Amino acid sequence: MDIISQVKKITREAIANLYRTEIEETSIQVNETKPEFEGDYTVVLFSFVKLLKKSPEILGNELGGYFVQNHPSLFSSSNVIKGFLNLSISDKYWISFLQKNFSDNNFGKKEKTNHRVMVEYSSPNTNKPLHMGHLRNNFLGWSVAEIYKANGYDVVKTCIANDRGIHICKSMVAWLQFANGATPESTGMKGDHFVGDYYVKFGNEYKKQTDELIAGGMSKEEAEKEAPIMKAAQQMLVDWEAGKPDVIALWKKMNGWVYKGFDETYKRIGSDFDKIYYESDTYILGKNLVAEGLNKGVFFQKEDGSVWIDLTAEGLDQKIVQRKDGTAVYITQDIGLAVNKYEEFKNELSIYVVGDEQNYHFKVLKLICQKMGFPSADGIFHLSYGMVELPSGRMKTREGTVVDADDLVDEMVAIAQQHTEELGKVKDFTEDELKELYDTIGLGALKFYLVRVDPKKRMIFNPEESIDFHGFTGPFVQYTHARIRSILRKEKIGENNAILNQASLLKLEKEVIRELEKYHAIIVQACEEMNPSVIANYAFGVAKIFNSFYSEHSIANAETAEKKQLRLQLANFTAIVIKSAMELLGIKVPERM
RNA sequence: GGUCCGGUAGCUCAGUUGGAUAGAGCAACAGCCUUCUAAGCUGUGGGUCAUUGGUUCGAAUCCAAUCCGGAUCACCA
Repeated sequence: MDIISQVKKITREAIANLYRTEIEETSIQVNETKPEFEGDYTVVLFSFVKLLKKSPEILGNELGGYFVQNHPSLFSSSNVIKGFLNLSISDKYWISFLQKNFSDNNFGKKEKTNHRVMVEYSSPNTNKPLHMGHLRNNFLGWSVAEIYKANGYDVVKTCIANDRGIHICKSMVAWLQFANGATPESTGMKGDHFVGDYYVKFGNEYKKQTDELIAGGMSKEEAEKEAPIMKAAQQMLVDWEAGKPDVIALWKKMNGWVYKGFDETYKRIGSDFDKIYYESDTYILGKNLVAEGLNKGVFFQKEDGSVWIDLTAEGLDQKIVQRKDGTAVYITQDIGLAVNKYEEFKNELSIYVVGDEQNYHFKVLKLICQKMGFPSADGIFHLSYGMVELPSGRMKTREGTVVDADDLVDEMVAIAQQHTEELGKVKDFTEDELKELYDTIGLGALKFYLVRVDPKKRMIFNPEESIDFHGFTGPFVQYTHARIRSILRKEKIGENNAILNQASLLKLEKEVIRELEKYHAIIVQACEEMNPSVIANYAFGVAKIFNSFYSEHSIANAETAEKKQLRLQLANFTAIVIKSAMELLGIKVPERM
C-alpha cells in the first residue's frame, strides 16, 4: 500500500480509537508536505475540527502522537502548524522500501485481472495520409491501452478503417478522371500519399465546376449539388453498395495502396492493433440494425424514405441514420461496430479515442445504443481530445498547412541526429546502432511533446519548441536514464543489504525515493483519468529530482561503502521507473546517448 | 441562436479534485565541467489565476452572471 493510503487509514483508525468517531477515508485529505515545512506528508485537519469539537492544535498533537507511538516503524516525528499535521517518515522505512523494490521491473503495476477493455484509436480514412492530428490520436490511444494493462486490465487495441463512403469515392473518381493509369509504383510514391493527392484533385476540380455553374447563374447550393464530379462520386457510392464489380475492383486496388503506406507509418511510430475493423464490413450490420430499430419504433422513417431518430427529448436534435437512397451514413456503421465489438470480445468498457469535434456524434451514438437496448451501450466511452493547432491556427487542407505525419517524424529524427552528432558522445556506435538511437530520440521527443498535455485540451504544436530537447522533454528523461545506465555498467550493486540498516538519508536521497514511491498511485490516477500526461509529468519529475541528486552527490565515489550501495540501488530503481513510465507512453529509453 | 469545452508568468503547460506564500519548462540574466555523460545543475527576475458577485474557517479549484476564444447543431466523415 502506498504511504498516502496508509496515512489515511491510520488517521481513520486514530480518530476511531481516540474519539470513538467513525469517518470515511475518502473525507481525509493528505498532501505532500510543502518544502518550506518539516515533514513528508500532511494531514489537513480543518474538516475534523467541527466534527470533533477540538482546536486544530490539540487535535493535531493528539493525532500526531498516535501516529508516532503506534506506528513507529513508519513515522519518526510530527508537528502541527495552523490546521496542518505534518508527518515525517522514518529513514528506516524509506531504506527498507528501497531495498524491497529497487530491482523490481514490475514496480507500480497491478496484477492481471480478467476485466477487459477495448481501446479504439487511430481510425484513419483511407483516402489520405496520416497527419499530425492522427499522431496525437495514436500516441494517446496506444498509451491509454498500456496504462490499462499496467492496471491489470486485459486490453484489446482496435482500429476502425474508414474504408468506404463518399470521401473514398471522391479520390476514386479523381483517379479515374486524371491519373491516366498512374500508380504508386509508376510514380515512386508512398501509396497513402499518392491516393491523397487524388482526393485533393477532386476538391480542386469540384471547386472549379461549382464556380463555373455559379458563374452561369446557378445558386451556390444548387451548384454544389449539380457539379458533375460530385454526381459521379455519389453515383459511385451507390454502385459500390450495389457491389458493381469494376467499382469494387478499383476500390480494392486503391485501398491496397493506402494500407501499404499506412503499414509503413504505423511500424515507424510503433503503433499496432490487436484487431482491425473495416467499415466496409460493419456498415451492413449497421443497416440491418437500422431496420431492427425501425421495427422497435426507436427510429422513424420520413416520406422520402430516409430514417431518423428523434432525440429532442434528450435535449438534442433529430439525427439521420440512413439516407433516402438507402445508403449508410457515418453513424450507421458505428452502430453496427458497437454491436460487433461486444459480440466478439464481451468487453465491459469500450473507449473511443476520437477528436472533440465529434463529441455530439458520440453522445448520439451512446443514446442510440441505449435506446436499442444493446448490452454494450453503457460501456461506451468517448475519450475526447482537443485538436492540434499550429501557432498560425488550425491546419487547413485547402491552405496546405497540414503537417504530414511521415514528414514530421523524419524531421524529428533528423534533428535528433544533428544534436547527437554535435555532442559526439556515441562515436563508436555502428550504423545500425546510430539509426536506432536517432529514432529513439526523435520519436521520443515527438511522442512526449504530444502526450505531455492533458488530452482534453487542444494544444498548439510549435515547431521551434518541439525540436528543443532540453527541459520538459522526452530526450531530457531519456538522457537521465542513459546517465544512470552508464554508471551501472561500471559499478556492481552488492547483494548484502544488511549493511544499510543503520544508514540515514540525505535530503535529496530521500526526495528521490519519495518520488519513486508515488509511481503506483500515478499509474492508478492516469488510468482513472484516462490521461497519459499524468505519466509524462511524473516521468519528468523523477528525472528532474534525480538530476539534482546526481549533481550534488557522487554515486561511484560516495562517502562510505554503505552510501555507495544505497545510491547504486537508488539509481537502479530510478532507471527502472523511468523506463517503465516511458514505456507506458510508447517511448524507448537508450542505454547511451 | 441552442448545447458543450476552454481562459493560470512574454510563450507552452502543471496545479494531487476546496488547503499553507500558485508551480515547471522555454525565453532573459548570473554562476557551475582536472570528479559517475553539461541533452545536466544552481540562482535571479517575471502573476489582478479573464471580470464581477456569491458559498465558508479557507476558492485558481464549487455556484451565478458577464467578456473573450473554440467545437458542434449536415442526407460530410
